[in-house]
Formats: sequence, structure tokens, C-alpha cells
Amino acid sequence: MSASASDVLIRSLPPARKTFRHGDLRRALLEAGIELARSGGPGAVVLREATRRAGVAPNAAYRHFASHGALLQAVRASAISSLAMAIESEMAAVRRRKTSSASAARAALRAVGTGYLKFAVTETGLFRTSFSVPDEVERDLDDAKAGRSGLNPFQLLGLALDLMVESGVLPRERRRGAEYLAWSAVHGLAFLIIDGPLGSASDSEVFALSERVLLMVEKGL
Amino acid sequence: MSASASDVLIRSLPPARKTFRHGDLRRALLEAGIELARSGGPGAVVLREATRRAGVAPNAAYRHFASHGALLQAVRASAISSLAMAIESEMAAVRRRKTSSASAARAALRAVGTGYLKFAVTETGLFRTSFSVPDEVERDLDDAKAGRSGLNPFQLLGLALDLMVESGVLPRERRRGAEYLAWSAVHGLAFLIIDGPLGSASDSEVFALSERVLLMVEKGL
DNA sequence: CAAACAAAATGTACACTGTCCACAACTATT
DNA sequence: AATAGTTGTGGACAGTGTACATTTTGTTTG
Repeated sequence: MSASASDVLIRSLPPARKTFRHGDLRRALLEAGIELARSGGPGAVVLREATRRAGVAPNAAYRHFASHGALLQAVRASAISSLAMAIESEMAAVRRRKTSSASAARAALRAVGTGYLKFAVTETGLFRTSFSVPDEVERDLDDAKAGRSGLNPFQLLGLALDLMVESGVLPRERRRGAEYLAWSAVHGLAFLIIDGPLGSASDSEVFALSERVLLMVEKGL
Repeated sequence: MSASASDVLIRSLPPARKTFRHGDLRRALLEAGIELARSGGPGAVVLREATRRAGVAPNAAYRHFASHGALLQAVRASAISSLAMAIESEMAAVRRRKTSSASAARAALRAVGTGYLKFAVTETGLFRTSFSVPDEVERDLDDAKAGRSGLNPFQLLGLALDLMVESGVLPRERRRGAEYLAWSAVHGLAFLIIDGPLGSASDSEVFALSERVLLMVEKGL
């Protein structure tokens, strides 16, 4: 039959799957959503566009996600996981030195902060998506939000703080709730950089400011 | 003519203005937008709903705002102004004591922080709207974003820091960029409370944490 | 004072979104 | 091979922002 002509038309834009079944539509939709979030933030992850990119009718999405919100949540979980991995890789780059010493503990906390900030600057869309909606990451055991270590960003921060207690840098009585102090400062700075008045600051200014914030955290914990 | 029947229908919901001209539609739309933002955050300020509340056709808005985004910006400016006023009133409650002493300067900075946090908790929708989009408040002379003093939140913070330098609490060489350190910490905490893992924390926990963050800022500046 | 004009509203229309429902195509099971 | 269940399609609807043409109105003139 004359498949060539219509094939050209069809193949022009969409992936043009040949089988009726897609095979792994859920993953395809999720990845499309992630890509949308990466380049446009949470507001850009629109259900119909995801189905379009997957080469599928809009309603097909509802076989895999209960609603647009459910898709967004899945994308968000993935974004948080990416953040965790960014932090992990920053920590790994540091841990190659001596272990459990005071300076190592400080370096670990610092790595969490710089990983967090780097991710915010580098993957702004995903970072925004990570915090586009209320959530409790504290005792959230969802693996989709964890990095390779199985820990989510909040837990990685807790780990660094535990190290500081063990090495005597942080008095044990100040350990409780310390996550929130550190996270507040670093998250606030990240926000000021990507959404606030620091948006037009130079890289070196941002770097200098990051150093000061991390120092403030160390001193003020 | 039989105006009674249709009048009942019309009068049922909308403000039912009788003149063709509205009189002050711009203000009406802005106030409707503010109300929407207050109760639902930035996403809830939808142009058509604002016109509905003003008792006017959707397109009427375009005589006063170039786009939905323009309306949102106006709402946002007003939200920032409200934030400034919240900070101002907190500062005023403190300044009744001794002036220009070290403790007064510290109290001023503290007032900025608590005003900021109170506003975030009390007027969550407006607070979210204030930071729903990139902006530079630093040298923004827009009066719509200022409080009664004519200063916007960022400038109020700067003022408090200036006081600290004058009273010798803050070494002059650490003054530059200190706004960002303080703002980072407090803004981050505000976010954790309203959108993050601290959403389910009790009031007393939040209060205690706020104290610690403000202390961290004082120590770490 | 009537006529002309600019401003402010309306009405219609379009593209786009999320989502519901009925139906078709395919797979797996009996 | 018949049947049931899953996964996709097609059509429809309400809701959004917004462009265009049109009507209503207050103001400014001749």
C-alpha cells in the first residue's frame, strides 16, 4: 500500500511509533515531563505536551497518571532525586580525604551546601520544580526522591550534621533541628540567586556570597 | 418593562453596577486580584475571575492591564508593599525604646526578621505572590512596592544593618552584602515553614526555630 | 447645542489547557 | 478460538488568556 506518503507526514514531527501499544508510555511521559521541567520549571510541565512528545493522544496519559498533578508529582520526585545526586557527588569529591576528623565533617556539610547551590544554579528548572508544592521530605521513604545512596537531600544533610557531632565540631545539644538552620540559609540563598535580587550578580559575586553563607552556618549552628 | 425578573437574576451574584462606565475598574481589578492572591497564591490570580468579581466582561481588563502578567505584577507589587508594612510595624513596636544603642540596633534587625516571618505565616498567599517571579528589589524605586516609609523590604533590611554598623555591633567591613546573608536565612526559613518540611510544625516549634535562625544571623554576619 | 472624537466597555471567536466518556485495538487467559 | 482486561483513540466540554470588531459613553469641539 501507499504507506510512503503518509509516513513522511507522520514522521515529520512525532516519534511515530508503529505499534499501537507504546511499550513504556509511563516512562516516556515522565521523561518528557522532566525535560519540560528542566527547561521551563514546574509551570512548563503540561500534560498534553508530554503526550505530544511521546507521540500519543492526550488521554493516553490517564492510563498511567491519575491527573496532571500526579504527573507533576512524579516529575518533582525525580527532580528531588537529581538534587540528592548532585549533593552526593559533591560529597564524594570531598570524602576522598581523611575520615571522621573535624575538618572532614566540616567539609561534608560544606559539600551539601555547595551541591545544593550548584544544582539550583545549573538545573534551575528542576530545582524550582522540586519545591513547587508543599511537602515533607523528613521521614519520606519514597525511593523516587532519593539519590544513589538511598537518602534524600534532607537525609544527606542530616548525615553531614551527624558527622559534625561525632567529630566534636557540633555540640550534641545543638544537633536537634540543625537541619533546618542550615537548610534555611542555603535554600534562601539559592532562591535569591535564581528568583530574587541576586539574579544579575556575577558568578564570582555569587561564589563569594555562597562562601559567606556557608561560613555563617558553620559559625551560627 | 419587566425588569424585575431579570434584575433578580442579574443581582444574584455580581456587584451589578448600573452605569456602563465602571468608574475605577483598574483599582477594582487590582483589589480582586489581591484578594485572589491572598487566599490562593499567585496561581489563583486569574484575569477572568477578577473581571467577574468586578462585574465586568473579561476583555474590559485589557483597557487597564496589558496582559494577565501585567495584572499579576501589579498584585505582586502590592503584596511586596504589604510585606514592607508588616516589617515597618514590627520595627515601630521596637523603636520606642532607646535609640542608636547596640541593643536597639540588634532589635531593629530582629524586627525585620520577625516581621518577615510573621507576614509569611499570616499572609501566605501574598507572601508567595511576592516571590513568584524573578525581580530585583535592590534599587527598585517603585513606590508600589514600598511601605509607608517609602522603603521596600530590602531597603528596610539595609536600614537595620546600617544601624548595626553605626552602633558598632557590625564591623563596617562586613557591611557590604550583609543584606543577602540575613535575607537568605530568614527567607529560607519562611519557605521551609510555608512550603517545606516545616509545614506541620507546631507554632512553638516554629517560634523556637525562628529564634535560632535570627541568632545564627546575628552571630554569623 | 449638536456633532465629532477618544475612552471604556461588550461580544464573538480562537487556541490552548485539563479531564470525562464511549469506543477501538491490542494482549493475555481460559 | 472465545473472552476478558489493558491501553490507546476520538470527540466533547468547561475554563483560561487574548485578538478583533463593535457598541456605549463622556468629553471636546464647531
